[in-house]
Amino acid sequence: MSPGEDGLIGIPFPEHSNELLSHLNDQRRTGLLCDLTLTSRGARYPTHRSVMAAVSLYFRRLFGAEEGGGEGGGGFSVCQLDCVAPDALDALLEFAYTATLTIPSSGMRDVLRGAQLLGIQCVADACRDILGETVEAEAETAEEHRVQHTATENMVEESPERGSRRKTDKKKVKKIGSHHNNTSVLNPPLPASPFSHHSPASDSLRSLPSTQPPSPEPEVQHLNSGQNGDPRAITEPGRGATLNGGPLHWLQERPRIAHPPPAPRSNDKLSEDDDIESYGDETMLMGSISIPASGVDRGAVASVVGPGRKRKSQTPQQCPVCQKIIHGAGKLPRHMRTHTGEKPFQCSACGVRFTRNDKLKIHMRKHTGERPYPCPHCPARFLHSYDLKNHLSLHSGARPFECPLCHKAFAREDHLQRHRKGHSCLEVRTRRPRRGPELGEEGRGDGGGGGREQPNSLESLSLQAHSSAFLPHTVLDAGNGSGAGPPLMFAGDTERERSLTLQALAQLGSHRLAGYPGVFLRGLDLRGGREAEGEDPGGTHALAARDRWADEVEEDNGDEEAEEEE
DNA sequence: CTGGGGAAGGGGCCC
DNA sequence: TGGGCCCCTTCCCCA
Repeated sequence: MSPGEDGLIGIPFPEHSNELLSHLNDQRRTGLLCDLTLTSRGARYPTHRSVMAAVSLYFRRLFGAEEGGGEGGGGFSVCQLDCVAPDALDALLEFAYTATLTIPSSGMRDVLRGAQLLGIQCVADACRDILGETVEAEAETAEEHRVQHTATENMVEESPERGSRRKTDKKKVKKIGSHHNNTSVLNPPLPASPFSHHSPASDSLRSLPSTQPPSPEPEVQHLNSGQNGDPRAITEPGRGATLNGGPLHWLQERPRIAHPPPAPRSNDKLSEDDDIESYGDETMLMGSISIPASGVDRGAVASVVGPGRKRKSQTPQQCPVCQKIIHGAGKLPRHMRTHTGEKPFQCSACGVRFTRNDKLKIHMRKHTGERPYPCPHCPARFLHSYDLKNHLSLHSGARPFECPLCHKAFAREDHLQRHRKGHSCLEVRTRRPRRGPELGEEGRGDGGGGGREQPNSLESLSLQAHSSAFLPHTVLDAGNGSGAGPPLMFAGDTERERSLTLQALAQLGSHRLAGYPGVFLRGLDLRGGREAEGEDPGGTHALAARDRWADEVEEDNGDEEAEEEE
């Protein structure tokens, strides 16, 4: 009974999104559940606020502002959009509900203007791309040289999408439902509210587009400046979508729910191209929102997510979602599946799906009975090499991972970490001193007869080290005052002082205890525990674990200091 | 709380 | 250059 068999199984329904849209479109056509009516020069278009908010940054922000204003966002609204030509508005609505933009070429500019006004960036891009073949060509010939020499910095900000969009969006025109370069979507100003109904939000946004027809160019200019002004803002997943622009909102919600594999696949290979294609929309979206501020990161992202751009096999590559640096050629698609939840590799025997082919391969061993890792000391066989490794530690009795605090040893590092994260370690610490200064562990006999009078014995030093890790400097300095060198915790080394100090220890939370890396490490150096005795097959491991721990302590300390500075 | 099994995810190496 | 394979770490779950 493996978790994979009884755990959650993601069953994709590739047609769901299409069906959902189709039903919504039916509702729109029949007026069912429509809570928003768009008007343009007398024409009326019933629609749904949620759909418009999903597809249009303009409405998303507008409704977000309304709800933020306390109105709750409910009720029926009429939105006057005289600045958008009826045909263009109709086309945009059709797009919103069908993911397909159907427009005559003569109406392209109207649609472009409407898309820009409403913040439907993918449509705007597609229209601009089509129109731009002629328009931009003229502009580019005039400014080509100047751009090359003077706009380097700006191009760095924009080029990941812009530079490659030319050739790739030709393909994407058919996939217009996909998201896009949102270079001009980022941090746009909330459009003037065209709402005819009265609301607190609309009060502050009263100027109607119909009375102030927007000029797409100034709008874009403004938006671009917004992006350049603070590109980092959009890289922080925790920020509010309203603040950072809509695509982030989509990004955060779509991967888990709306990206089934293009077609049901079973045990098929997932090539890099498959990955890129299958992530197509998201990849573009991810790329569009995740332009890091640093030049290095920009380069990494540009190599990864430029829409349609053949990804340069640069390693490391930065994940546009979590910003994590992924090392290794071809590893980014693999990593991306951790965000999308896509599991293209399905077990033909039990149907369990996996994100990776190699995991499926290992899984198949359960069905074939193959256990390629036999224990040389017993009949046990294992599925994984690391299982055998763990198992061998049982035979050898080796417990190379020792808690530096309580000296409890573990065969596995993760068990040590679990031990550290729990409270058991602290409890052991608090109990130990009660056993008296000799503190000789079972069978140690190191204390002999003179443990009590020999504060420099191994155990005594160990206790000092143990305790010194968790004591505030004031307590430590009470011993020697200077704080230089290994701290002498207990100036008089009396039983009472130990007890009091360790009682204080017990009252410190673990996060507080981590704030004294210096003395902690010095304490470790004094440690004379099991590591110094007998076999230590994992001595290097223990040291490595200690180093890692030290790093963590330092990090914790940094956090602590940061908090205190606040 | 600990020991053990298993899965997920990342990185290295090789082809 | 990318995929396959392997190893490793970390986490979760169960007994």
